[in-house]
Amino acid sequence: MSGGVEWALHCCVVLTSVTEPVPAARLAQLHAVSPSYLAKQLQALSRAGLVRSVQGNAGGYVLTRSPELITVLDVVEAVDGPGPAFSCTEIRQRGPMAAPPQSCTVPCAISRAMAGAEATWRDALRSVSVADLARDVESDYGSGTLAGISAWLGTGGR
Amino acid sequence: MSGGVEWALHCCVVLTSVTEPVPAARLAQLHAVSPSYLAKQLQALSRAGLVRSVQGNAGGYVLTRSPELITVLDVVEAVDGPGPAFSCTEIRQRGPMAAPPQSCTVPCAISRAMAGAEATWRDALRSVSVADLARDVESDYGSGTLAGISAWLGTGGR
DNA sequence: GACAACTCGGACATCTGTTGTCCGAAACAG
DNA sequence: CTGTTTCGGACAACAGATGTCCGAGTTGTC
Repeated sequence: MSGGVEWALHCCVVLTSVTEPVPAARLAQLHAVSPSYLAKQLQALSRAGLVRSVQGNAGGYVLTRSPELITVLDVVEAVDGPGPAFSCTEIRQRGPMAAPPQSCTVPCAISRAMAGAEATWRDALRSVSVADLARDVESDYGSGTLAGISAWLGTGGR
Repeated sequence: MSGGVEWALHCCVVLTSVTEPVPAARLAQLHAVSPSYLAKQLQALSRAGLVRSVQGNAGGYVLTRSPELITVLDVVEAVDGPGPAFSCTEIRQRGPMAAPPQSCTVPCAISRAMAGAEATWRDALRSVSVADLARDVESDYGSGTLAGISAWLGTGGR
């Protein structure tokens, strides 16, 4: 699992509380991470259509839709790629005791088990929205936390 | 996700049907994969205590316990490592707006969401045993499939 | 009891994917 | 129109996975 997923999720939560575009460099400052690498993750979010990038003098990133409509799975797939983590090599069709192709109309039992597990994983991530995360943050660190971060981002909290 | 997991699972299913030790080289022949690399995966299974290795002239690998008691999760953790795929970097405690340590007694919301999803994934893998996989194989390719493979392994099916 | 053959086990290269960095293209504000 | 600020994709460095090899140990045989 790519470590950039964590950064992207934190950025999405932060972007919940702002209405003005926020540059990638500012987000990197806030989290004390590499600005160049964070930019790459934000590009992935932009490509996936989760955030909208505006260029120019007062540019930056903004969420494209309501945080309620952005799931954690969306972010994970945008950054880590949509493909399943487990890929079946179909080794049942190889070797001296290979299964005949006409018997391989459905995925093999091992592939089914792994795919089923990944499906539950995806369902769990799909059931949590970025808005839920933001709500939990407020609950964990006190109401007004995100408002404070938003203020820091807007003003020159350098 | 390591691709060797697939190999290890296939080997465990095959080992279901044998009582004599099977060398790694023979298993590699059966699946038409690299013998040296498969040996590494089997070593991991041995280290985890899922299979027992016997050396010497008629040596090889055997399951240490009934296939009913070996879950898919056991194999995945043995080969891929037990650690969670997502590791929280605690970036909430970094940067100018860092959360105070006394507020960080519990994992952050993002970490909780990811951990919960992984927990469901693990539960799904834990609910499937190697015996279940063997049963599915018999159901998919006809009863007696594993017996045929066992015979090929035992006799010099070269 | 000694020998020989066969097996596993860990140490050694190679290679793809992630991590990290940089500069050019585009766009907004003045 | 120009300068500044921003994103976007192309370019290296590193790590883990992939693949390979030979030595230590054990078993069966003579």
